[in-house]
Amino acid sequence: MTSKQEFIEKLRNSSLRPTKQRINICEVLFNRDKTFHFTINDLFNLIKDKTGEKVSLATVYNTVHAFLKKGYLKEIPINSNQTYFDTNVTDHHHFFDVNEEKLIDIKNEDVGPIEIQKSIPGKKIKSVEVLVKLED
Amino acid sequence: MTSKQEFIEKLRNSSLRPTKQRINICEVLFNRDKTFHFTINDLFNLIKDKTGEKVSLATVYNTVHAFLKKGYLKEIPINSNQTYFDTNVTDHHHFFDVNEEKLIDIKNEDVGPIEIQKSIPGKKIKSVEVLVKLED
DNA sequence: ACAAGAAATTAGAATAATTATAATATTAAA
DNA sequence: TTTAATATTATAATTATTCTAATTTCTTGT
Ligand SMILES: [Mn+2]
Ligand SMILES: [Mn+2]
Ligand SMILES: [Zn+2]
Ligand SMILES: [Zn+2]
Repeated sequence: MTSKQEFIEKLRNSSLRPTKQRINICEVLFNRDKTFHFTINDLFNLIKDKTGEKVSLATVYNTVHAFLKKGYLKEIPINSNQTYFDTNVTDHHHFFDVNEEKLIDIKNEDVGPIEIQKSIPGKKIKSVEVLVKLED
Repeated sequence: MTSKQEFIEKLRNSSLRPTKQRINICEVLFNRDKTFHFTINDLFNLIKDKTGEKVSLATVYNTVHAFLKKGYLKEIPINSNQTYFDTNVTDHHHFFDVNEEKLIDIKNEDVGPIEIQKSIPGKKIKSVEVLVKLED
């Protein structure tokens, strides 16, 4: 349970102006116990449902991208018609249920260490992600 | 170096009619030594370049999807504006160079075994893919 | 070889996610 | 309070992909 004030401070500290819209988006995204996987459309609808206030689709896109750049969200690579985002920005892995189109976290301790015995000269590793596709 | 005749037989055996367009697409996709990672647009342009014959974009989409369903191609999950496909349909992993927007195979022997110590009731594992993002 | 039916190709339209635009409103700082 | 910077918004533009429906090609049986 994070307070509105904390969101305002977090936004200010990130040089993002704490607008009503951004605070509402923070409430929906970060005021929860578990990690949250979502599409822009999911988020757009939840804002109306949970806060009762409408935020324009453009602002949802803008804010999600701003939060991505600040490192408060991350993008999950899956092939879907919509892009998936994650409030869990730590290095972790996923199940993707292809029937339900839902992402599920796999905790790091549930995956053995991943050893990559190959490297590309002049390039460094940015991230290592495992995606486990599930079906019925 | 695979011959045209072999492509024709392969198509017939898959109950896909060996049209001129499909054979050309086969030449571009499968007549190579190394694995080939591509987008629809890459392929569309290569067909013209390599065979001198034009194939409609709709047919490129249709054929890639047909080959996907037959298991001659696979889709690689990365977040990009375009979908990536792979002629290497074996279970394997990838580097994705985010600067050059290029996929590079990681051979299975270059990745230690991936142990997933979690399961979801009623769901079975369809695939396990590692994506290693690279940057300069 | 020919006819008939099935399947494939094609141009172009439709769809839908995302991004761009530019006018208006809000926020921060002086 | 004034002012400038920033944010929001409706709407238009862009673009990857899918759909449509007409035409063409392929296969099979005669
Ligand atoms: Mn898309
Ligand atoms: Mn995508
Ligand atoms: Zn996650
Ligand atoms: Zn590959």
